[in-house]
This record gives sequence, structure tokens and C-alpha cells, in this order.
Amino acid sequence: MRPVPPPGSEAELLSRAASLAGRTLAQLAFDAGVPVPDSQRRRKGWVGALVERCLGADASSLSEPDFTRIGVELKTLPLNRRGAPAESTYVCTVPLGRSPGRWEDSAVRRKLSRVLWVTVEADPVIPLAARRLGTAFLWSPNAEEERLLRADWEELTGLIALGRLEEINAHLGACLQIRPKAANARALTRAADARGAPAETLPRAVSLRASFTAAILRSAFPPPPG
Amino acid sequence: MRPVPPPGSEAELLSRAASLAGRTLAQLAFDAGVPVPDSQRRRKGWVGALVERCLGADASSLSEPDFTRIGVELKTLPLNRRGAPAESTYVCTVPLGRSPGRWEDSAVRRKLSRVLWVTVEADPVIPLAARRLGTAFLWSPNAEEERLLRADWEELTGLIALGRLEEINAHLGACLQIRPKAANARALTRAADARGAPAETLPRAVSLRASFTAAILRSAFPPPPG
DNA sequence: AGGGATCCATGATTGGATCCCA
DNA sequence: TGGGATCCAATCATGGATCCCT
Repeated sequence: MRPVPPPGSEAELLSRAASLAGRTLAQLAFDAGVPVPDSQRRRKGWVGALVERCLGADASSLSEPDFTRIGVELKTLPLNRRGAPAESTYVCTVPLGRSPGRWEDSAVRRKLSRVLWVTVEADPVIPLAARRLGTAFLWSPNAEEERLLRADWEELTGLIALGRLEEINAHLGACLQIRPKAANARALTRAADARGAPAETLPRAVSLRASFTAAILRSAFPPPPG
Repeated sequence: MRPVPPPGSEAELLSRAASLAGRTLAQLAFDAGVPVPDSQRRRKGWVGALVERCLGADASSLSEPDFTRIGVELKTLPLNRRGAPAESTYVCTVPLGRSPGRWEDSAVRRKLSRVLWVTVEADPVIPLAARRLGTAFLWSPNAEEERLLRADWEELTGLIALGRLEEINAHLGACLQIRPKAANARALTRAADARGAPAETLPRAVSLRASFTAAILRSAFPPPPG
């Protein structure tokens, strides 16, 4: 278990990520001194945590970017056999029971302001250990993307502020969605109801739709003309 | 079985079609003097033939538009419960064994040059007899649509001319597709192989993808802003 | 509980197969 | 056989549920 120091610049981080491209998860796990699980069924965040270690992520505390010094968030992006995102991307938990504040100050905006996307093979026919990291790239939302994110965020937090959380499901939002996020469907957390009174509800998370990260991928790697 | 005379103008045809909107297939079948089958499982072209009769289609011979005098082709467009096309749309059979000629002279272009689309409810939960006709509209490909159709047609007929028919499947083509069209998968028809020698192969048809007719629908009936 | 995510049952899609009629 | 299409098994998409670690 070799400790990797935090990167001192975006260039250093990108360079490290580029050096990991093409390596298998087995190779990364060996370098990190950790075993490769047989499957992700009971180790769902394993790839993300592995890549964090290999790149020197140092955020141990809450609501800080993974690379604290350079203010960059790390997200692994699992790609299916056609090279498209296989899953939505977790952003953060939804703060329930207090006022959402403004978009400018939101955790969603902060987390997404600067992201290193690290693509990873996720075709189920490839054994976990044999999957390779792909290209990594730095991203910040462009004006159009930020407009979309903000519109979704304001719609969703607006509903929550009105106590209409139970009306929210994963169908809402063009690029963001709010979905359950808990150990199981019986888990409860404190929230506020429509009158502001304390209530218990299922914890929720905000995530990016796979169609949105697919669009980010396309802008980062435009398809060859054909 | 009341005979309906062929329409003398597009306006007359549209007016007749408009008068059918909202009527059930049972009502149309009664007027035409034909029984309504229990299901379409063994009567797949029944709705199309019924609407032809009700509107006075008169093309009994090959490769003529359904309304010969005014040069209009009739296509029923089955819509699912969300109002989107439930199926692809048959255009014509693929001529195998002779050279495809030019797009300008092709059967696909001719058939699609002027189409009366007649929408029909096709939600499986609605009994066949109770399904209603929806709005009908006249359509010709705009410049962009014709460009797309032509590109697909040229790609597909190009492959056939090279004797690569067996490489074609329904995945090819952005708006057109080529699919089997026969009594069953053992049916054979004459074709030419890669060397131009006679060969036997499964008969094929050209159809429009449901995503393409969905786009046509959207341009005919733009969704309300919201 | 928050951060890292994937799992998987169910619904939507669709491509190859099939059906009737003239 | 060509014209009118729909059927349906298999694949794809996804939203709600779940899992581990610290």
C-alpha cells in the first residue's frame, strides 16, 4: 500500500491520470496493495475508491473536493461496451430539513465546478480485474450546461422547500435527478414537511443522468466524421 | 360495403380524412361493410386496408400511389399510449437482382414524395374495434429529411449492388432500414450475389424507423411550450 | 450519515419473423 | 409476390434499492 501524495496542480493530476490509462484494475489494485473483489455486487464504490488512492485524493472531510489543494473533484465514469456511460453519476446527498439556499452556494454547483472524469471499462462480460481505465479529462460546466444544471436544481430544491419531496422521483430533471440513497428502503432521516414540521423520510441523493454525462463525453471526444 | 370514389384533390382527401378523425375502427368497418377481427395477430394489414377503402384509394396496380389521380400515398401511423409511433413504417420491397438505379428514380423516393399520414390509436389495452383514428396530415420530405433518406438509400443500395446484402441488417440506416419481409424465414427470392451470379435470398423490405416518423409527427404537431 | 458507487426488476424498444389479401 | 402492416422474444434503459467504507 504505497501512499500517493496529493497532486500540486491540474497538470500534474492530468499527467498522472494519463499514465493510468490502459492499465487494468488488477494492476492498480496491486500497486495500491488491495485485493480485487470478485464482483462489485457487494463492493459498489470500490473502483472509485481505488482510483482516488492511485491519484492521491486527500479529502477526508465532508464537502471538500477530492483534491483539496487544487479544488478538483474526481469521478469515475463507467462506460458500457459502446463507450457510453453505463450508470448515472452520484453528486451529493440532498440536504433535507433546512433551506436549500442559492444555486451559487449549493453543494451540487461546488462539486461540479471542476471535475476530473476518469473513464473505466464497465462491460459486464469483462471480469472486474481485467477492466482498463480509459482516458481522463478535466471538465467544468459550460454556460449551457450550467444553465441546465441550475434549472433542474432550482426546480427540485423548490419542490423540497414547498414540502413536496414525496412528489419527487427520478423522472424529474433534464440532467439532474433525485433518487433514494440509503442502506435500504426502510432507512429514514430527518426532514421538514410542507408546514416545516419535523418529519422522517428516505434519504435522497442528487445524481447526473447518464444522458448528460454522455453529452459531456461527446464534447470532450467528438466522434470522427463519417 | 359502400364504394367511396377517389378524391379529386388533396383538399378533398384531407377533408375526408378530417371527417374520419375521432371515429372508431368499428364505425369505419361498419360503413365499409366489413367485420372487425378480434385481433390483428392474423390480420396485420387490416387497418391500412380499411382506411384505404374509407378514403377512396384506387391503386390496384403495382408501384402507383394509393390515390392515383392526385399522386398521394396513404400510410396509417399507429400511435402508442404516449402518442409516439408504435412501429416502423413499411415503404416498399427491395428490388434484388437488378441494379438499383438512381435515388431520383427510386421507389422509395416516389412513394415518400407525397404522403397522407393517418394516425391511429394503437395502445394494446384498447380493443381493436374501439381504437380511434386521429388527425391526418399531408407530408413531403423537407430538404433535410430528403438528404437523410437519400444518404441511407445510397448506402443500402450501394451495399446490395456490391453483393453484400447478407451484411445488411436493421441496424443500418439513420432513418431507413432494410428488414426481412416474407411469409417466413425460409422463404426465398431470386437475387444476385457479389459476382452478379444468380442466388437465392430472403426477400427484404425498406421501412422508415419509428424515430423518423416520430420526428415527422413532431414537426407536424409541435409540442406546446412548457 | 455522507462519500464512493453498482445492482437488478421492470418497462420500453426493436429487429427479425410472420400474417392476410388481391 | 408485392402491398398492407403487426407480432413478439430478446435486448436495452432506468429508477428505485442496495452495498461497503470511514
